[in-house]
Amino acid sequence: MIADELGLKSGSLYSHISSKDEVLTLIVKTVADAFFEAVKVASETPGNPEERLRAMCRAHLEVIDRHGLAVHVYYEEWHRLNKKSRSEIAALRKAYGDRFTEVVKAGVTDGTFRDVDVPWAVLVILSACNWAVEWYSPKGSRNPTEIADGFMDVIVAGLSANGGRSTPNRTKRKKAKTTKAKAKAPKR
Amino acid sequence: MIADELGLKSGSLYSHISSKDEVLTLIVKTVADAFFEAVKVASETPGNPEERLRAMCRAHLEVIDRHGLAVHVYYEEWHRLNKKSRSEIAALRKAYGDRFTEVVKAGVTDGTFRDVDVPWAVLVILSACNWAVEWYSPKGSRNPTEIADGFMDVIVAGLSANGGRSTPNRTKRKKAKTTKAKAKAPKR
DNA sequence: CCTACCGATCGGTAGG
DNA sequence: CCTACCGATCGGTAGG
Repeated sequence: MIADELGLKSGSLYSHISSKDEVLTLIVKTVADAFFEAVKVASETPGNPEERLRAMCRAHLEVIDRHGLAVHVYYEEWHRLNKKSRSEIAALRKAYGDRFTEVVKAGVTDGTFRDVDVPWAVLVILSACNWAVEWYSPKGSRNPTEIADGFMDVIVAGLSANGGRSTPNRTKRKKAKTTKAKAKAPKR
Repeated sequence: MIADELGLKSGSLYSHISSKDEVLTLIVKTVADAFFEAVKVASETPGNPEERLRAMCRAHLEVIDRHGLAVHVYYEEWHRLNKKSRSEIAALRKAYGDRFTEVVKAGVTDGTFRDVDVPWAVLVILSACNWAVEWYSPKGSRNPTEIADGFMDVIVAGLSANGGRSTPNRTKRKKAKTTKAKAKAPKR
């Protein structure tokens, strides 16, 4: 397919690349870098934690918007890379999540956010951002900014009519938590 | 691989199946049905909308827990089915989302939830549930109930320390929304 | 359920 | 960058 698109015979590709694997690795690393850099920049913009989270979410969606098919390759194929490349990607993904964790923590510290469970909050935000790859299209009716705000409006304010503090069944449920309760947060 | 696992020669598989595609279709449809049925049952359990949402989220995670590899096949391959099968799956996915929409709407109506933007709220919940397939393991430290509650604790209460009502930058941002503002909600 | 085989495609190479 | 080729694998079939 690539050769066709370039107007070459398939064998001729190998005067430009050394293996198919090399190309896959390049695509995945490029996208992983793009995600990390975009979110890093966004996390350093001025503003309160909520505004910074919105900017990070928007940055994530802009990468999806701009990198098109390569983003799908990233999500579907990264776990098929060789061990060394895979651990490089894993490190980037961790650093990526850490940026979100820092900002949520900053919000809890400065009182913008309530005393939320930070790992779960980060996971919910990242899930919304990551899942977008499954349905987002540049031709869709909403741009990255609108989507980021749609997500964050829900996540910041929550569903509850009373701010989520003192829901009747809340304490009851908490007591039922015994097994595996002190669980560590998942990476993504 | 399948033949090896069964102790057969690969050609012998074709006395049991008619094509590879048939098997793929069967796997995808089985999982799609499992998701729909599990969430349907959960959505019909007694309780207030918040409790029902928790039950639906838990049901989703239990399907991921029990169907293992088949769930990954479902997520990665469903869009490669033929047109007819694909539209069957699309219908199930829509019905699946509609269940969540109904329950969130019920919560807004009965006053449990604030006047949240329902499509965005549903998308955030479904994103968390769906993305779980990327990191969940039955060997992990948290079971489906704990995960569902982890998600829902965040989404119900939100991040904001003041319930998300009257954040200073909120009205400012709303005014900036002009292009594509009356967008329809994405399916997933 | 096996043996034996099919055409197609895959990633890749030699030699020009 | 092409021609011409490699061995391996794929989904699948005939005939027993």
